[in-house]
Order: sequence, then structure tokens, then C-alpha cells
Amino acid sequence: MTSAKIRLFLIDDHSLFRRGLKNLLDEMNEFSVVGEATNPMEALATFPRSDVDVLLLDVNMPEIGGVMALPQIKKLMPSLPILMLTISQDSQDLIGAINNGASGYVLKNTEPDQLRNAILQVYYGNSILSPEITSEVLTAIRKSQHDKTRNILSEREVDVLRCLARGNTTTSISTMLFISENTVKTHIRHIMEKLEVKNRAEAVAKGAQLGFL
Amino acid sequence: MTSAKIRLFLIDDHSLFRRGLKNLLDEMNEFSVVGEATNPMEALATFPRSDVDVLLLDVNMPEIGGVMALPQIKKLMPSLPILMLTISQDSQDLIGAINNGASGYVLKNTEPDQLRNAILQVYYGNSILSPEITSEVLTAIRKSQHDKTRNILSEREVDVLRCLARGNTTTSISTMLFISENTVKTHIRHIMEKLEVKNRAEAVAKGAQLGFL
DNA sequence: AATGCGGGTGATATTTTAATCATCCTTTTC
DNA sequence: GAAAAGGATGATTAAAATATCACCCGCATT
Repeated sequence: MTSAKIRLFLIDDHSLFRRGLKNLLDEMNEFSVVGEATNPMEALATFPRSDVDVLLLDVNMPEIGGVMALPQIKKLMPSLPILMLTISQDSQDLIGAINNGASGYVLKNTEPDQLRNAILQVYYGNSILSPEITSEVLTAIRKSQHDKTRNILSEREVDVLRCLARGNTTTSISTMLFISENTVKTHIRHIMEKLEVKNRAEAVAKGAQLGFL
Repeated sequence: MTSAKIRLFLIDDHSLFRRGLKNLLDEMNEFSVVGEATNPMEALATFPRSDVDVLLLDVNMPEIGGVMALPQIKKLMPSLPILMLTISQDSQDLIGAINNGASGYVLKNTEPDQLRNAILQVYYGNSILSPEITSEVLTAIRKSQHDKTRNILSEREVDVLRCLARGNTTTSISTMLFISENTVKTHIRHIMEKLEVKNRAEAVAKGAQLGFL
């Protein structure tokens, strides 16, 4: 295989930044900046489709930001690796970029060698994130999981599960919640069905794991 | 502040691995392995609670794995940083660890210097992931977002939105779907409400962003 | 002026979900 | 044998969600 340079396209609204970045990337000898644009619309109008290997895309741009542009860029070139290059550590920007197909999200304060590695990673089909945003990523995963699991059980079912977790029996739960034992048993049945477990002990363990307790 | 060593506790079922790891960490001069266990239950029984700064926890262990043990460990010591140290790149292990409070997830094939950095990161309250699992992380985020957004609109509403996206009018959509124009308009109204947009063009843009189109 | 289109407001019927309770069976304990 | 507890199966009612349709208004086009 030849050592042809990886062809990059830059989209960033600051021309000085693009110029500096272009110089830096050219110096690296592995990359060739084949085009650049001030905003996504300009890029979409002029894009040299078959001549780009990796797109470097800013997030914060006037009118149409990088995240908002992703669906249109992806529609035009579904398999082009896109590396977000931004100062934004905003969770919504990050998750929006990920959900709309970005292969990487790197902060502008990254070292040149790390930028080089990031470009290579996405070029080779891998994903890459700046280490600084790992906390945001984990927080996002935890939140989405919480949102998801929260809806598995109804409020009443959670009430019953919490009572079970405290060691209460059907009888005492019915007294505490002012409902009949039969109602408690029905709730427990539904809890076991939803959590896909076989008995109430397992339900409590699974409930703890899912964050209900 | 003194340069006291960071106190580590190791939980891994392979004694040879623990021995090798202990030697490596001791050589680094920044860490002190103050305890170790073959499995989480043994660890929970003997844990020197106030004398540990970071817990290194394997995932794959007989009977009770590291992920399953996390809730109990967290209950005992809610603020202790936990770094998973594992060969598992399994998505469920990764997400399970994250959701149950691990601060970091590092693969056993990592270089010693990177392990050192990872321990320091979680010790200082940051999060850390091995670069190799970034793709799994992004995939998990995308999947959970998809699961979440999928339920925003009913099947019929998605049908209507897709017709709108193709440029169809209320009249043509009613013909295509064999329902009245008034029904189409009601679906559009509900779509706009759910997506929190003001008109059908915005609904289509938002729908594209959320993955319905 | 008529028509087509988008948007706003309201209504009805059906289906699904949530909450409630009853009956019966098995196992364990006393 | 009786009582307590857990689990299985079934039922009813109310609330929420889904799918349907009607009518009215404003604007643009013909």
C-alpha cells in the first residue's frame, strides 16, 4: 500500500484557526488539507465528495452549528469519518454529535500529537474522545440508563419493591400501603415479569442493580 | 501536602495476576497495595475501609463478578473511586460497570504508564476509559438514545412524519394512508407537540435529528 | 370569489396501561 | 391440621394513550 496522505476537509468559522490548523497538519506529512469552509452550508455546496478521507468539524458556528449539520452531511456521505473539533464540553453538544454520527469528539486544547492520533483513529474506523470529556460521557450513559429504567416500573410497583427490599412480607406491605394482600401480590407479579426474574429475592437484587432501591 | 502513597486494594481471582500487578504498582513509588482479595465477598468481609484510596476491581470472576458486586461495594463506601481492570470489552459489562458507579474502565492490556494515569485520574475524581472501548461507549450512547426516541412517537405518527419528509401534503398523505385529512392533521399536531416544534418543516428537521427518518 | 393548504381547537371510540381485588395451590412451620 | 407465606391465574375498573374525524380561520394562489 502506498503512503498517500490522508485528505482532510476543515469546517470552522474562524479563518485564523483554520489557517493555523492547516499549517500544523501539513507539517505532519501524513495529512493533506484538500478543502475548507467557514460553515457547513458552504461546505455542502462545494464538497469534493470523493476526495476527502476525514472531515474535521467545529461545533459552535453561527446559524448552523456542526451538530445540526451532521444529519445533512451524513446523508450526503454516509461513510465519511467525522471528527468534531471544538472547545465545547457541553453535554448536549457531545451527545448530539455522537447520536448524529460523529466518529470522534476532540477538544481544541488537545496536543498536536493527540490530534494526529485522533485523525488516524477515525480514519481507520475507530472512535475517539478527548479524555477530558470522559466524565460527561459516563454521566450521559448513567442518565440515559436511569431515564430508561425509571419507566420500567410504575410508582406503585417501586413502592412495593422498596418494601420487599426492607424484608417486608405481603401482609405487612398491604398494611403499610393500605391495599389488599392480593393487590400486593399482583404488583409483585408484574415486578417479576418486568424485571424478568423468578422470585422476589431476585427482584430485589435486580431492582438494586437498576437503581430503584 | 505530603507525597503519601495512594493506597490501592486489588480484587482479582488470579493470584499470579495480583502478584504481578502488586509488584508493578509498588515499583511505581506512588502507590501502595494495602490489601487484596480473590473475590468481592472476601473483600467485603475484610475491607480496611478508611485505609483505601482506590479500588481496582476485575469484572470476570467466578460466582460474583465485579459488576454485580458494585452495588454492595458502593453501599459500603459510596465515595471510594473504583477502577475496573479487566479483559472484557463486552458492552454489557462496560455499561453495567458505568451504571453501577465505576469511575473508570481499563483493559488489562494497557501499558503500565497508562494504568498509572488511570489510577491517578480516578483518585483525583475524574473518569477514565481505555481508548479501545470508545466505540462500545459511543454505540451504547447511540442505542440508548434510539431506544428513548423510538417511543416518543407512535407508529402512525412516524408514518405521517415520513410522508411529510418526502414533501407530501395533508391531502396526499390521507390518500396514501387511507385516512381522512383531518386525521392526518391531528397526527401532525401531536407530532409537533411531542417534538416541541412550531410547524411541519421543523418537525421534519427534528425527526431527522432524532432518527425517525 | 373559489380553491388549496397549513394550523388551531374540539370530539368520539378503541386499545393499552395501571391499580385494584379474588381464588386456588404448594410449601414450610408450629 | 391449621396458619402463614409465596406464587400462579384470573377478573374489574379507571386512566392514559392511540387512532380516528369534524369544523373553523388565515393566507396564498388561481
